[in-house]
Amino acid sequence: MYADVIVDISSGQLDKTYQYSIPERLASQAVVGAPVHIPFGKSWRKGYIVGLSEEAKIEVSRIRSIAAVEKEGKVIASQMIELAAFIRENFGATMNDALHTVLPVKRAVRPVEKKSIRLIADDTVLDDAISAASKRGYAAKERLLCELKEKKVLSWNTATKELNVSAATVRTLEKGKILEVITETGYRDPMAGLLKLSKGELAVEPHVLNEEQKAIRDRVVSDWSHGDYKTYLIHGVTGSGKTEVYLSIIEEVVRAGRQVIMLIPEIALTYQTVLRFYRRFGSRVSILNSKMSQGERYDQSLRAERGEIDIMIGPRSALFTPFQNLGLLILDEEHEASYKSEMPPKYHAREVAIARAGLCNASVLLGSATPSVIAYNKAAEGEYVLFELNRRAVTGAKLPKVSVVDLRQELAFGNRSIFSGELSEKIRQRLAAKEQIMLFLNRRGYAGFVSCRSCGHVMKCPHCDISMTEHEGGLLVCHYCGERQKKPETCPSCGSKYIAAFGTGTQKIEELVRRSFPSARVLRMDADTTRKKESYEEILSAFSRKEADILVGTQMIVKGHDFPEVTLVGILAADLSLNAADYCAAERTFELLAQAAGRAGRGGKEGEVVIQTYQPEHYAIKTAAEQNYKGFFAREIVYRKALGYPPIIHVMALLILSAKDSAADSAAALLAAAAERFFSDNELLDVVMVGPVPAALSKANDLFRKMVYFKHGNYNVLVALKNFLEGYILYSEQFRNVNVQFDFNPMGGY
DNA sequence: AGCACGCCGACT
DNA sequence: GTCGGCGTGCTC
Repeated sequence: MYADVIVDISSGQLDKTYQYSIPERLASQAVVGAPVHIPFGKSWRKGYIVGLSEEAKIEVSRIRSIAAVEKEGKVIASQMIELAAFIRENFGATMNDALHTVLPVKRAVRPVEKKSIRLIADDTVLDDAISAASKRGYAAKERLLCELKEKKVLSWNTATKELNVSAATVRTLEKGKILEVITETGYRDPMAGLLKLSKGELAVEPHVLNEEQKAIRDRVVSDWSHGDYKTYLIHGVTGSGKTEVYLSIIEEVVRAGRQVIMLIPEIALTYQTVLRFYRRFGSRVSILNSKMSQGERYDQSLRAERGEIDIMIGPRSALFTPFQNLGLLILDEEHEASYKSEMPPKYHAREVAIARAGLCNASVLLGSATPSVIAYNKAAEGEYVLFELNRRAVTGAKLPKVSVVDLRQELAFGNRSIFSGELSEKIRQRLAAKEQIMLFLNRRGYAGFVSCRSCGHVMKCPHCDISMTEHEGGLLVCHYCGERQKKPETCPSCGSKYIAAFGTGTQKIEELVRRSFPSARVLRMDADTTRKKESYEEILSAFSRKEADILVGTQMIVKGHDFPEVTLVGILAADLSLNAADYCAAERTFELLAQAAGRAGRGGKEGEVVIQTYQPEHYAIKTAAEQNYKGFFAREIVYRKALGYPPIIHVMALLILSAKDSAADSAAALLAAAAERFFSDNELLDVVMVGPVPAALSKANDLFRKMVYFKHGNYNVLVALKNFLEGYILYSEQFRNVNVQFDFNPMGGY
């Protein structure tokens, strides 16, 4: 018997299987998915068994044998290996990278130990010991014994920290058979931190579905229980109660003994969301997120594998939770860009979720108030089942009233401030009425770029071809690589002292709000104020407890949060995202505006939204103001069709990275030429190639970036081209110091 | 000649 | 990823 092994080295040249013989003693452990220890060349390596075969593919004498099956490593379920192969094929990566993506955690971590001390001696022995200790002046011993007499059991921490007793003292008493030390291994519990905030909030809320919601649940559950596993898209206006629908469907799936993965954008994984699930499903729910330690993550996947939990909530990576009997996958806020991986393999969680569902007979539920154009188009074409939720779930809650302010006119009237007359007036009204306000600006930092008014020099990051953003205290920050420097007093190029920042960021808005509305209590939420593990929670819960009147923030404040007291949402500059140079700009703008607007009036009180823009006539802004998704989709799909963009035409982007500009250029040119040859050899004359061109961000982290784009209506043609180019890169010598990454249907610009 | 260094290729 | 082989070029 031979094992096909992928060596754990992420290099294109090693992206193939190697055959190893399986020694008799390892026959039972050497299963598909097992991590193995193997001799490779002159060194020892880790690898994964991805297949087994009877016959040798090379000379038998050259085959070496597996030294050991790694005890600590986890066997990757063979389904997960299939999923890795799917990712490798459809999104472009080495098999090793794909395996690392589906792997639950990299390595086993020592389980947490909870030590406690228990009294075992009876009262007479104990009293003797206490008086003996007291007589000899053993203060620590006496403290511990007295405490034990009262409590019988103490946690290790109270004993050693609070009572200040050393481990040596405890050990003597243990030897004297007065007490025993108990060691329990437990799990790290990521819910504990969140839930201790929630005293008294665990009351079960009534969950009644309205007619629209019930119809969806009944259809999905009925299909599901008949073994008809499909993909569904729920398009529900903001506040229409999609989560309640998910919960009711999850209940049925869990009742049938199967498990559920619920994906959410990282940003929406809040205490509120978790609490809602916890109320319904108790400790059978767990969460994963990027701020958890490796140990916490390992424990959660272990619990999932052992069937100790039914529901896993988390961002993209939770997709790979090793449930044994997965029955349902949910992608909430399906349109979110965070479902697309930014690192190779640049996979989309929607497609991988559907692939995983196919492997284990599960249904997929996609939900959004503003579905991605790709998903909505698939639903319109019948590939997904489409549901619509048109009403807000809270009785009396209506969609907000939206007004669009033309900033060009404000300027004409001499208002040069960031707040239009209408917005200032409404802020004042809401403050007077003691209601809450959210102000949204899609740019963090204090100001925008910094440039010299005399020579035009722009302060750029030394590692990236991007202008630096001014932050508080005259600090310049590169939002790409995080480089920081002090803002210069004079222009480094011409020496002029007229160097200043243009534009406005959230930090400056916060300052301006405080100045214009001195009575208001203001909170700010952006990447700069949410660095710490718990800071999202702190800001959001402070706001929901009404400890502030105004929340200023970047896009992270508009995503999925539910603040019933917010009655005014101000979008300060709707154009910022509209002018990005990629085909998703209008879609992203619509999304942001519609989602931001959706934050207003979620409780009983009516909400209002003010959108400030320089392009009030743009269809993305107009339809967002009307909360008219279908109107937007109808316009956008025409544009995509006319210009040949997804979902009508598929795009494969090649990102070529190198420390040397010339090496990147020549590699890009070679790839373009190779692709042309591939087209003519295969009579594929309808593939459109754009480039090579320098990327919009032409240098980042000291690497030069070039792009080549390919467009075709058939995804598989692009996959075939990818496979060809992967082979070409491998065999051509010009790619030694060049990194080539594939990205199918990219969601943003480069 | 002897050695340091860098590039290349092989690894089952 | 890592090691050894081999060619280049510098030094004694």
